[in-house]
Amino acid sequence: MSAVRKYHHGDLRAALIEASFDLLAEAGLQRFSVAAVARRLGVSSAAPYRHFPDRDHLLSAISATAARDLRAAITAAADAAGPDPADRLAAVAGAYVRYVVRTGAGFHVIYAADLYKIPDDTRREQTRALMTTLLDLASATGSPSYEEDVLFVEATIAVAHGYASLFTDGFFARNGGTVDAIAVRAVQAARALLAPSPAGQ
Amino acid sequence: MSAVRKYHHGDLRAALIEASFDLLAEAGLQRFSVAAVARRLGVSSAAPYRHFPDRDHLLSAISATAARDLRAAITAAADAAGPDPADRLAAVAGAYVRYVVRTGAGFHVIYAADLYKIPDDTRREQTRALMTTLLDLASATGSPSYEEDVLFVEATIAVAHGYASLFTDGFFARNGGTVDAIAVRAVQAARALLAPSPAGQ
DNA sequence: CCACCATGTAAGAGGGCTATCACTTGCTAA
DNA sequence: TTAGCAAGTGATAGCCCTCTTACATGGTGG
Repeated sequence: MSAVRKYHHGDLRAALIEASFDLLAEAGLQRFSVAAVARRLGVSSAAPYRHFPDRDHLLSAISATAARDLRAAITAAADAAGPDPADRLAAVAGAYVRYVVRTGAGFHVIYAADLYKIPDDTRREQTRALMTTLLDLASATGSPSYEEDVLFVEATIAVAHGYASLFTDGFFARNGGTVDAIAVRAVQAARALLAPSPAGQ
Repeated sequence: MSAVRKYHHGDLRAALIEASFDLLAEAGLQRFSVAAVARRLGVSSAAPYRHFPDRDHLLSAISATAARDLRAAITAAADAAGPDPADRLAAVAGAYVRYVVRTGAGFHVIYAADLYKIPDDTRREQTRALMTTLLDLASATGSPSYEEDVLFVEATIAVAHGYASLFTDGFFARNGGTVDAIAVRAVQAARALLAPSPAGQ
């Protein structure tokens, strides 16, 4: 029952997913490999295949976990942002930036094109729940239609993903930008997006 | 002198860069490889190494070309946008989205972290010129300081890069979003960013 | 108690990529 | 005309990756 076992790991499946986030945060999706995750855990490179039939199924599980955790982070950030619906939606951008910088698993991982082929009910459920949460936050701003909600969500995620990508690419490294500073800027930008005509309504 | 030569290619160096953009647009930086570019041109996998000492030097040349072309596209878009400085800066987002979707070479390629190691005066000059152009467009909006210009540029690029990334990741595929539609949304979002308090000034 | 089975390992096939090396081709300058 | 050089080629070493196969281990239910 100890956390570290000799031969039988205990819960290698969960450990693989967790280690995958570390690898993604450090090396990015570009250098992600099943072998590297196994190496990081000190198990053989064949071990992961006892839990996932192939690389894409591991990525699918990572996507599901990321969608669940990101959704939790977003919900928490929105609640911490106060009652104003626009503030709550803008807070999503901050939560997104922090989550992506910490885990390396943004929308490019969660909604990776290759995953559509893979039937994984857990992932589909989690990604759908994430999107529903986002749309609910958008809807609360009093937008006139579902289509408008979608546009709000897209814009918020776009600005957040842009800031997160530029950060992980080292674009702000020279200017001494910290994660927190970038997250704040992302929130401010998202907030500005949601106030196109503050004089009107 | 014909465009297609048998043994000696004519200008393989330029052809490699051009083919690299096609590959980047189709497969992304993730699946980019020197071997694949050579294959695409029908030359041996050793041929590129006659023109670039290694993979990173090819990527550096790609970065330089992308910076030059993106800068041209941005300048043209700004000029087409009319006299309003905010409109001109917002137009950058549209040009960026279109360029990245067409070539696959956005800021993640132009300012890729690994390239800092490589001394390539052409690239450094082109990337600096690109940044200067962006900062000039930001400065023209009447922002109070250089630091503010930087923030405007970052925000504009972030939203554009976010939209472009989501598009190339296939995120809009389901909603039937075309490049043009996404580019327009990116411009609208960027424009909204630049009008935080239209009542004030 | 012990047989079974989930879960690990070692070894390796098969494939792609980077980069090098010796060799070949053919343009060009003297 | 021809020597020399720039720019190709084929072959290959070396690396890492994905995934498979046969075998090892040890927890657990009967």
